[in-house]
Amino acid sequence: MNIIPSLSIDCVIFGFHEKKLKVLLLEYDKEQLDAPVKNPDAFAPYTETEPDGKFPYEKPIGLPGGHVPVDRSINDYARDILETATGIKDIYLKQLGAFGETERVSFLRVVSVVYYALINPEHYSIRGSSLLKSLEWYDIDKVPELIFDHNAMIEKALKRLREEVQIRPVGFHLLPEMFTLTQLQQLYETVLGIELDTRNFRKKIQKMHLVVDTGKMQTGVAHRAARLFRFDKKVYEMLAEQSFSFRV
Amino acid sequence: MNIIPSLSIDCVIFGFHEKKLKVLLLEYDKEQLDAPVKNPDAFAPYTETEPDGKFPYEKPIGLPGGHVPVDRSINDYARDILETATGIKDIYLKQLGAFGETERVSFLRVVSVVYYALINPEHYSIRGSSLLKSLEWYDIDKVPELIFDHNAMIEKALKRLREEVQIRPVGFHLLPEMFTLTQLQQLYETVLGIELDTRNFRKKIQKMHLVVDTGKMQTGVAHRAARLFRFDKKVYEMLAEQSFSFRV
DNA sequence: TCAAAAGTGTTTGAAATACACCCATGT
DNA sequence: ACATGGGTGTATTTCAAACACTTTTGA
Repeated sequence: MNIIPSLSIDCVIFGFHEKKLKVLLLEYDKEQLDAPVKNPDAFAPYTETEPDGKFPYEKPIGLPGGHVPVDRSINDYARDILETATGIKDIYLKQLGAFGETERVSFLRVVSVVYYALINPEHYSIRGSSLLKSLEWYDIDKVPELIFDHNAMIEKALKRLREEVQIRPVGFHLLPEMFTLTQLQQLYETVLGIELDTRNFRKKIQKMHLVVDTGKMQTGVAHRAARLFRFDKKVYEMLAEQSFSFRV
Repeated sequence: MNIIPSLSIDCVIFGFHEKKLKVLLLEYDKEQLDAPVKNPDAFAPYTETEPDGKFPYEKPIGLPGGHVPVDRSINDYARDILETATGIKDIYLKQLGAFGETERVSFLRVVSVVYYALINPEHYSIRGSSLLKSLEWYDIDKVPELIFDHNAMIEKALKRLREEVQIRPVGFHLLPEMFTLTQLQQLYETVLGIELDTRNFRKKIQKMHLVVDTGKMQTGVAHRAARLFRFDKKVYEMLAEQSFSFRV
């Protein structure tokens, strides 16, 4: 199976844990660089090398990504990468855009189509498939210098997430199945970088009919247990399509 | 100069004229299909052919586009296409996203990065550079069947424009230098497909300080002449960066 | 009993909506 | 003089913002 040499996919995978927005990064190593040659059907991280065969980074950390096989659509392949990196399916995934500066990869002309994904912290401890051992969550504001233009990709994805979260109720994808209203509020506070008034926030959320009380309560916390909510899939799907104002 | 065979650019160019949203389309013809071979530095419309060298459409109408030269960034090349198609510079241009279904072009695997542009109807009658004779404005709701997945591209661009227009004050790019408030209102009514109350619309617009009275008046109209406004570049630039709510 | 977070209502000001008539211009 | 769109204000309702104390739980 062949890949398209001038086209790659990268995925910005967001998570939310302990009031922090996180991004999943991969430390590439020399063995992995040969992977697509040995196992062309497998997930293929960046494989371009300098003419002398060396990878031009000391400690190459970057977004999970790979070159697009000729027989995979870019959307499908982005999902493949995501599944390989996280080991889970049914992830919220959206295209961010194409990055195509001529020198973005120093030794090869390659355009990268970037996706961003929102994942649920129930899967926080996943470590990806066996192919990818060195996956790690990084605080969004502690991302190190990455390969190529991956820092710019994350910045743009974050900017988009901030916009998206105000237009569509996508924030829920970053929360577990059942969550407290405080968690939801903290999510918005973190993503938007603002503080919200608890009472006003709750009023607004309740009025949207987007969350329903599960009847269950938090357990094992050293303070009053909070109600657990889940979001209403039907209302969500209605609201998710038609862009709507989600000003919190 | 070489092109990247698996990567093309297409531009959805929007215009606004007589209360109608328009899109600029190109009828490709057999001679143009050879153009990049004869003149590789020139604007290169679609050049893929079936194995027998024929183009698989009877009357191939589509978006202006071309294959990316290896030494041009995708953003720069989108701008090249736009300038070739319209003959004007300084156009509002934004990336929409990449289209990458495996079969989107039946005879070749090619991923297209799509841009959308908003142009000012003062340039409405431009007919592009001499290379492109058969450019034509189409009503957005009278677009014929186009080559490849270009209809889907236009649909997606329109959806994005509708969102954009509510978040950023981009609508102004579709108006001439000086415009009446009625024109501005009609623009929003057309793009969003809704009716707006004149008095409320004017109140809201004025309060944004985005338009300033030029002191000039309409002439030659068979009714009371309207004031002409232009939009305030400084305020515009402030508002354009930070996404803001532009609910009209 | 203390610490830590959950949970809850009311008041005030701002913005959104609904709505109808006179004005200026060209034909 | 008439047809066509330009231009304006007020009253009502809805939404956003500000703000403080009591409750529950585990340690």
